[in-house]
Amino acid sequence: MKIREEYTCPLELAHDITRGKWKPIILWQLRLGNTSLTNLERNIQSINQKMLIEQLKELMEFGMIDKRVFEGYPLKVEYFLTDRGKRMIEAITILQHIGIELMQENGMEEALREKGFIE
Amino acid sequence: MKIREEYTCPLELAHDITRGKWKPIILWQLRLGNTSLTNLERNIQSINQKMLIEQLKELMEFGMIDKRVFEGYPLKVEYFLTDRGKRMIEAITILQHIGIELMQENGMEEALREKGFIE
DNA sequence: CTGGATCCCGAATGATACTG
DNA sequence: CAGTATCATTCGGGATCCAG
Repeated sequence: MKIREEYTCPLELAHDITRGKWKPIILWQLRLGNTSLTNLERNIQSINQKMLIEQLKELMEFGMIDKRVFEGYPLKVEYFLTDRGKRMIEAITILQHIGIELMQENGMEEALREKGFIE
Repeated sequence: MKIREEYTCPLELAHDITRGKWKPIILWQLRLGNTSLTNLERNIQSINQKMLIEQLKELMEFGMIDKRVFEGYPLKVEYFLTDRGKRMIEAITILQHIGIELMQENGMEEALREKGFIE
């Protein structure tokens, strides 16, 4: 993840941090509470474990999420949003609305209906 | 700008559209009202005209901004936010707050003060 | 064996420099 | 100031490793 050195506004720093292909959807999946790697992998279309771990690590570096590692067997790790991550969710919620609107405009209502985003 | 075909949520579509290095800051600069290309170029650190035009075109394709071309001399073009772009600004405002917070945590208050973001 | 994590590498994409 | 070449970064596949 590349962070620029020259910037006009702090928003660019926040943007650099959340700019990857998978970061917003990962945060979004975490909005409902703690969850495991496997769970995330199941719930995010087309992602693979490697990508997931990479992105989670980067999100952790900037305090958007955190993880809890449980001792003993079976091995268990849970990821969850920090307060900052929760504030990020507010921004992502707006993206969600805009995305739905864009899809409706482009005749993709069918896809939206299938996944239960409308109706 | 690459738009994925497989997605879990509409938010990913909105994210794909605003993911470029320059898009959020361009929208942000437009938040205060109509402005010209030259003005944008002046107000955004390290951007060049080519990038700017490219990004503006893409933002226009997805209805985030629009432009108005004035007839006659001198030649004049103004860019401005659409309603969708204005909703996007709400998300970017959250990024701005998070960015300021991140910079404060990392001892970059000086930079913030210089540009008038704090104090 | 299972779940989590790392490494390497080629391909795709994005950003900037160059050039006429 | 548009088109193209170049350089940098991100993404994805697959092998591999570690610990219980």
